[in-house]
Amino acid sequence: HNHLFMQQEKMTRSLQDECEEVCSPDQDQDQDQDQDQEHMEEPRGEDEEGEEEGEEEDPEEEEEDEGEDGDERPKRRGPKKKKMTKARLQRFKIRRMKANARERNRMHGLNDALESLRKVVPCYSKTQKLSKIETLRLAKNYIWALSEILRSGKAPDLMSFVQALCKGLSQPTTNLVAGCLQLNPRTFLPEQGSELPHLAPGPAYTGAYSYQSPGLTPGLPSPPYGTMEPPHIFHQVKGQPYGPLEPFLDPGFDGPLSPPLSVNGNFPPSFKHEGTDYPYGGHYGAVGGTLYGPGGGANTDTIMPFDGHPHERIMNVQMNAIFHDS
DNA sequence: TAGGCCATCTGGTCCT
DNA sequence: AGGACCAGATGGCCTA
Repeated sequence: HNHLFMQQEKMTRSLQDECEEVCSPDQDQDQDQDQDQEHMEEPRGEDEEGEEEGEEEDPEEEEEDEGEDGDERPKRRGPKKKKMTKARLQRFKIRRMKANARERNRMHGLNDALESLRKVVPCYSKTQKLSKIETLRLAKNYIWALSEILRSGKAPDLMSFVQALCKGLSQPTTNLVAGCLQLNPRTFLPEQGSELPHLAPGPAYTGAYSYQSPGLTPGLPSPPYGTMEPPHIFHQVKGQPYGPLEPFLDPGFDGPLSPPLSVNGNFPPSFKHEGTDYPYGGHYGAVGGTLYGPGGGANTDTIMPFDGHPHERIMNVQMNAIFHDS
């Protein structure tokens, strides 16, 4: 990509140089002479150029513009089409290339931002990057899950938390998230078409597979899906019914695994939970490496903790605090 | 080979 | 007027 980029930059530069030659004052006169020599159609929308350079209108077009000769032909609407001289064509190309370069930069910026988002959502793998759409979905789920925690002030059990994170995500992404969180997805996601998981009491739960905004589900309260309006962010007061994530906040449910969860899925070494010694060292690998589905899935060895940024470590601490303080 | 994902180009529209 | 933003089109790469 770098090579390609360099090539494009080079082309842009050389074309710009060419243009400077073409557009120099004395060249402009040549350009008017060119007009009769070589006519090309200017791409649409390129109608206003040339006027300031004193180029004359194409007589044919003037005729068309007037249209007062009783001709039944409907007057053509929209910008007049101008003929392209060589110089115009060159300038058009330059403009196009400049616009392309800007657009490329813009997209690179967007991708950079997406990459930083990838690093702060709950799982990050250098080798198995989340797609753009999955990154956005996971981020949305993550924000909502965290806001639920803040709203309720209670720590969720791990399984339901993961369920919430995986809502609407593809199978590979679910694998990745599960890998990060040291869970086999089979333990918290139902088979397609099967019953909802036993840990999901209450009518509000909508299941974990099909991507559906619970806010649009009839009879359900509106969790913060869909919009970012304040009522969605702070949408409920204590004592009122919970949304679809109610099971994840259900204090009665004691999931089989509830180690202190950190944002990046890094558990402290030798964490003890209910007498169980979890082998959470600095690296993953507790669940056999491969998750979800027969013969396939994410290799948890490839999943990297994101420990590079200070704010992530702070988040880590905060999340650990949340899961400890229950 | 089909489908998913991605980068890039392009023209249109809106904004400053 | 020029730049930002957007969506459609296209082609490449990868994987099941």
